[in-house]
Amino acid sequence: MPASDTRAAIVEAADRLFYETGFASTSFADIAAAVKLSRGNFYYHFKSKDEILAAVIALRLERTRKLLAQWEDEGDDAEARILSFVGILIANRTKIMRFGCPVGTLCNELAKLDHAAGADAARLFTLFRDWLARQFRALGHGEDEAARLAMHLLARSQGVATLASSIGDDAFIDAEVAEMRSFVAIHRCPAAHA
Amino acid sequence: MPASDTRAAIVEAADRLFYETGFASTSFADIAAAVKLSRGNFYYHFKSKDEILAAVIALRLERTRKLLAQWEDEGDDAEARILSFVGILIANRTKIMRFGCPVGTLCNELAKLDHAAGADAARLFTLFRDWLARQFRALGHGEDEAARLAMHLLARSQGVATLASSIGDDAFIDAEVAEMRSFVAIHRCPAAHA
DNA sequence: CTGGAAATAGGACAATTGACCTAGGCGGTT
DNA sequence: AACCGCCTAGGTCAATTGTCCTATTTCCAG
Repeated sequence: MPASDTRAAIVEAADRLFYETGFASTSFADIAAAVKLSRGNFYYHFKSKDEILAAVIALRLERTRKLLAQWEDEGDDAEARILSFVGILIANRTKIMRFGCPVGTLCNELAKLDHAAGADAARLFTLFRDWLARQFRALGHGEDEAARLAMHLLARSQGVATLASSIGDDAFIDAEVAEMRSFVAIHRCPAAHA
Repeated sequence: MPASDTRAAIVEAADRLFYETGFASTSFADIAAAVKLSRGNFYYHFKSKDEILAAVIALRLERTRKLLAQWEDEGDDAEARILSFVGILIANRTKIMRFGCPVGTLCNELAKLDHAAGADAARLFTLFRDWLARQFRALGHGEDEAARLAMHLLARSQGVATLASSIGDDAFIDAEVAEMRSFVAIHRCPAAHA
């Protein structure tokens, strides 16, 4: 197997394990077992655990960018695009109820570890924030208001993910998503709200 | 020093360390150093790390109950009491911006570790939820609606805490708290919203 | 005082951690 | 066939983990 494939497989496995069991609690041995490689072999591809973390964050950033670009293409209008974002909670509900939001939980963990990569992980958030702000501006909102609405929607989805994984309640997610959708509908036209 | 005092000091230090550096990343040695006790001495008071965790959760549950009872006494009416809850985000803003919400981050971590105490930690959430629901009922809302509003407010405060610790932004917290306050005002009277 | 329980200190223990090295195998080029 | 560079396996290393034991000290009751 060419090195690039092995490397990709390692990052893929680390990505999943970091999400499902946390960064600190995932050991070299765990990732090695998941990829069915010897532990020592890791040193050839990654010199340290932090290097794997950086690769995982880079992967997530790249995928997030692609996802947002895809929504940009698919969505008929800005409102539909924003609803694509809200829809993640439904599409990923099973994993979210078990492990929370991949972005939020990673940022939380790195913040507590005082890890240098915490700032990079937070860029995952700002990616969503900036994208959402762009959509709200497309709906006619001013720059400041669009930024506020973006942060607000981001915060609400984070709250839903956290509570869903703590108090597992299916109906709760549905209810919150419904409210977020009507929130988007209300803010479709800037004139509609004071 | 009587055992009860030492025990309390240990739980106190563990409570702080679990919050600031996470449960998994906090070692026996860390807690021992914080309380200035020998590592070995711990075994006299706590037979395992899980036992310390259980004690920390019990302490937090007790303190939360007391806090809610206090708000119940102080608050002139149900609306003022709910606003006391919203005010935590302002009162604890410094720590929240660094370490997130103590409840949310602990629940997240325990969920990923698949730790048995996860259910106990989640009771911290249900404590707030049930209390908030009671307040909304006092405002005249029906049982289901009050429960929904409680979960909604809880989720929003969680979202604010997560984003605040990831993307440190002072103005964001203020803006979200202001919106939550007006949310409470709007729901003061059940007739006010459809 | 003094005896004994309560409390503490300091270390030992196996297991696991991240980090690191070296010997070898595989595949293609010459 | 001989070679060489990319890739891999397995093992070593010190440090740290949670757990556990045994001396020693502290303190109060008699």
